[in-house]
Amino acid sequence: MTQERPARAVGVKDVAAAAGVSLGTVSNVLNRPDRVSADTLAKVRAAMNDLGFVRNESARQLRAGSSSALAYVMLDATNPFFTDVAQGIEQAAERSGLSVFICNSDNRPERERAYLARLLEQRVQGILITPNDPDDASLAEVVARGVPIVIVDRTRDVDTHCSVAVDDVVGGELAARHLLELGHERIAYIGGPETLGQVRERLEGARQAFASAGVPPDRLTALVTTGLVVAEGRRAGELLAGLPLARRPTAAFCANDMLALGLLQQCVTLGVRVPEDLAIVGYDDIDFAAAAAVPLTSVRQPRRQLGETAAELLLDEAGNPAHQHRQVVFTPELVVRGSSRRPA
Amino acid sequence: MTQERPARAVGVKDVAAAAGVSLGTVSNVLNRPDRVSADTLAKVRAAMNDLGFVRNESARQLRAGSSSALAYVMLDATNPFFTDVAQGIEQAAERSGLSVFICNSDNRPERERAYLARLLEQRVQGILITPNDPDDASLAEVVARGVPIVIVDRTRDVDTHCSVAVDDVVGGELAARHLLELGHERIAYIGGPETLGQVRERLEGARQAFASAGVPPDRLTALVTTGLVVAEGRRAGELLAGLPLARRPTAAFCANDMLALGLLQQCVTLGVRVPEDLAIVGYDDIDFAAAAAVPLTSVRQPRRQLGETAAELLLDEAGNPAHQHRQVVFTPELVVRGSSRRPA
DNA sequence: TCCTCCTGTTGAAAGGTTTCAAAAGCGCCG
DNA sequence: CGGCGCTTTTGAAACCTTTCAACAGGAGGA
Repeated sequence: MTQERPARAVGVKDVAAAAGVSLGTVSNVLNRPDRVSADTLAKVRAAMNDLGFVRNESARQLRAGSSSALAYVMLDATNPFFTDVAQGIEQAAERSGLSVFICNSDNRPERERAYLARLLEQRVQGILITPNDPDDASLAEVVARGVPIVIVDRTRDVDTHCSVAVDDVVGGELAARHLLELGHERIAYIGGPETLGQVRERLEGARQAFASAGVPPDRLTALVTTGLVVAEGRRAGELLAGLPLARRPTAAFCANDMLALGLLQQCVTLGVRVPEDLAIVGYDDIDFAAAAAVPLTSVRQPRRQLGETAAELLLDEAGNPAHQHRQVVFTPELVVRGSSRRPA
Repeated sequence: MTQERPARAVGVKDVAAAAGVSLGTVSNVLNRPDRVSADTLAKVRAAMNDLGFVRNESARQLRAGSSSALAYVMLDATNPFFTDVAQGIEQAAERSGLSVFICNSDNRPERERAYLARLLEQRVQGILITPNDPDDASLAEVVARGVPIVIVDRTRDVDTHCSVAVDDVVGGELAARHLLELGHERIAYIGGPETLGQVRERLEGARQAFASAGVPPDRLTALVTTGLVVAEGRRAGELLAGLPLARRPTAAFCANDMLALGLLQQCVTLGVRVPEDLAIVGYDDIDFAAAAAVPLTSVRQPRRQLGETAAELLLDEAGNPAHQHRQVVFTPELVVRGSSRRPA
């Protein structure tokens, strides 16, 4: 029912004129419809429809100050783990009537910084982020500018912001203990770069499992990759397959499922049998892990809940003056599947 | 180096005062730095840093009219196909200095409409969308409001907007012909709901392959699912496995890889051998297809290029007054892997 | 020396909405 | 019938930036 087209940009002013009321009343219809009489409400709404009025969000925001949007800057959009986290965030935000800008830093710190700058200009209510480096100065600067931030999937013992994470040390321990209990003696840890907290902590957990099982730490070999992606997993597979059998690890623990899937794929290609020749444990338990060449044993994290909790913390910080910063840590869980069944 | 904190909201005015220049000059520093003398430039930039000035995007947009952002409303963020398309879009947008709002309609028309409304309020430069239903009236309304729109991954013979798609009929034909050539006689087509253009067209292609091979069309059974997700693939697997062997299809062509992966997974679970008992062909060739239980034969679409082209068309429409609407159609390609190798 | 041209800079106006104090309208009680 | 309290409506100010016509000042040409 939108007839008027020629006159570019219909504003509240035009609506007010058409409905025969004042600017303020139109604004009330938009923002506090309960304070407007039924008659006027109908009249104004009709005028809006006729004219094809669309509220100008920039002007609203400029005057009102607030933006009714928050943002999630994710690390890697191709990793289903993060898209699941994003879904959790969206769900929580939707409940509060906020929209979410999804940004993908694609593992590049400069893109991350560019997005943060843009989001500040945008005056978002707050920012959820899985940062490349949680110690980066640009994060502190955001907080200093008064925009709440919540770190997703990393912990830091600071009191300038909240964080939500899963205990990676426990996760690493779970995975390594599982492999040790299966009787594996030489285990490879595959992950990198070492600058990533996840990578370090999961390794640390694995080391602890070795220690408490009384296995010499040098039985755990760390294989450093340049990223947590499928291609790097394949590369690791090539490398492992090339080792003489006597020195080749009998099991691999990968820092995430993307790596594990790549490794698995390469093993299948090169004729390395899984789990007979090489047991594999991944991390994240993404949906594709269960559908893999050999269903993947993995460490499951509560992905959606991670996102939901993060969003709730942010909303609390934005709305509740008595807000206290919290570091929420979830506990991961081992899901055993075919890729690490006991060799017959 | 941001010392000033107490005084909420530093504006151009404050910067101008601190630098001892006028408002207009500060604005020039921001928008046309080449017209400002080096001295002044340095002075103003220093003041900005000192004061921790962040340009207010709402005000900029309000005055300037344009928004320097476009949006992609995607159908399903958990499907890697769409995240790859999104990456292509981001790449093209980045080249033009625009940012992209990624929105996920999650297959729900009402969410799609809500996002469209919000994006109109946001005055984005244009909208890229993979719609639930390309004929939905809300799309036409967006166009009527003067916001350019590009349909991604669907075609329509209309001249109100551009579209970018891959020829689904050809894709379906490729897949079915491949299976027929392998000697399969009874083939199941798995996909749904039928309201999706992709689902219908890929089936249509399969039918054409049957026709040109002279195989009776009733050898092709369509199995309708409620969505293109992994869980539905599993359900289909259960169903197929339950059929008496004499009536069970020897091959399945799935409308996308998510379905195919679910189907494959269920087959493995239920002891149906792939490809011996059931050959499987998927669609999209997502990265995980190659890493599946049995590497998946799939129809590959140029995902990133799809996104890039779509973004370019949109930018052309937004910037070029001589713009002509175009319907770009790419041709898909069959990638043969283990899930459909000839039974020995 | 005067005038023109060019580069840099200025300041007021504009953009569409929300806010808020104040006015108007209305029913009801005394 | 006057006055009070309540609901509803009003209109001007404010939000922060960009734009643009006009202006200042200096270099160069006549």
